Amino acid sequence: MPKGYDGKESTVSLSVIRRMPRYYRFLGELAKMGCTRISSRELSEKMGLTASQIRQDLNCFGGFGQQGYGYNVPALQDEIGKILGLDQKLNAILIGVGNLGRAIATHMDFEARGYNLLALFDNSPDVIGTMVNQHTVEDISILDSFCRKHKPDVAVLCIPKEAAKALAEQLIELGIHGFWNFSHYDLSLNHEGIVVENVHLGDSLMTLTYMVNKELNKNK
Amino acid sequence: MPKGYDGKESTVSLSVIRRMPRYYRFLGELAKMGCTRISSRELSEKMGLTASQIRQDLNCFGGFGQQGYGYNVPALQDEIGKILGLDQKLNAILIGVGNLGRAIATHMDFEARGYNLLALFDNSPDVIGTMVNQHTVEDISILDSFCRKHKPDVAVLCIPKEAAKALAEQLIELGIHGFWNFSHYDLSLNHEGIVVENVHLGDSLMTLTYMVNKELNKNK
DNA sequence: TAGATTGTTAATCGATTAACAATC
DNA sequence: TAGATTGTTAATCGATTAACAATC
Repeated sequence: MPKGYDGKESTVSLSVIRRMPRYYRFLGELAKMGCTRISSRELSEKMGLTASQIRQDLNCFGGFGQQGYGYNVPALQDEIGKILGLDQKLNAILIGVGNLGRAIATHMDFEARGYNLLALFDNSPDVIGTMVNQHTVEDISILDSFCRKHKPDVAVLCIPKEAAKALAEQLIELGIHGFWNFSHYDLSLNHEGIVVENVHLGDSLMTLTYMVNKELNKNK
Repeated sequence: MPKGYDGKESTVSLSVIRRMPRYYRFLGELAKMGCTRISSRELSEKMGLTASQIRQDLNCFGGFGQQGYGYNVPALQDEIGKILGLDQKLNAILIGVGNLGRAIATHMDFEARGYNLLALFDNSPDVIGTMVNQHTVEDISILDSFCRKHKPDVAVLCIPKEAAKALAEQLIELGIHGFWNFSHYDLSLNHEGIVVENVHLGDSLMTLTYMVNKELNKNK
């Protein structure tokens, strides 16, 4: 029996968790190409990590392989999907339908990642009422009543950083317990059981700035 | 003298590098609020990490503080900006002006992060010639001549994953040595001196899926 | 069975934290 | 000077890698 699979006392490290979606992705690609079987060594070569790490990572959740054979590709992908909870379908709302919010609402396959995207909200009359990817953009003023009625689990925040903290507090009151935060602000709420994934695209770009400049300085 | 400041033999770990933009951001906020002086302990409380780590991180690049005093906020921010190379202004192009590309071209302050955004490219007649944030979208067919003329350093890839690998190879031939990659594909090019920052928003969202589901399972 | 490859324990490596002497 | 806080070394912790017995 996989130890800690029930998700109760299990404490799988964040480093491991963050690799799971990548495994899922690679296994999906392999499955699509008709690959049904893979060893940790083969997968490690494709993904640029060690076979040891793959086996360690997977064994945090259970023994999905078979000695002498390797791993069944579609079965393993499916297991990882279940571990991540892609089958449960959390309810999500997105707030802030500017360029980024629109891009995410349009681009991102929420379904495939364990969500039903229920609604989009904005506060600008220019945007409210317009259609974005099957959804009519709602007025932020109905947020309270909407949340009480539909009980979303997760909010995607595509709003300016000034508005982020107050809105997050409001949303927590309304029962939201997960944030995918694109506002240029570190949400780190001191509320028990609230989960935040901060996406800082600016920080990512600045990391690249450093790395490229370092390369350039090397050759001069 | 800061050791390894010349960027030659210095090998500052990626974990440290990735924290630098966040320091830069927090220091900027503090400076904006008129704060001129801060100790590692105060900063650690604001940022949610240890004072030790802050001092260790900064001392990878030099001794920017003063015993008994702490750090000068604007001066330190400035130093970190220089470390990251925000003052050098790399030339960048963006390829793929779909929703995401448009959001990034419009949203992201490239100037503030060490870039001149030179041009946007797309292959769709619907988009070519339209204006996006001061730039006319160019036809991808002129990419070669454009690159030979303007010698961009970095390409922002907002294209479907199918196109990513081939385009990246082409861009390397054209002298690009850094990629900010949003295509749903792990660019890991075996070329010497090519730097890639992969942004996988889907992976980020799936990590949140796991974390929220884990919280939900806890309380049942 | 023999060969292959896992699951798992042990060893190594790196990153974080603690401690404290140096010094402003 | 005394107090505060850095820079830096040492200790701890966690994550990755290596090794190998279990087993398909």
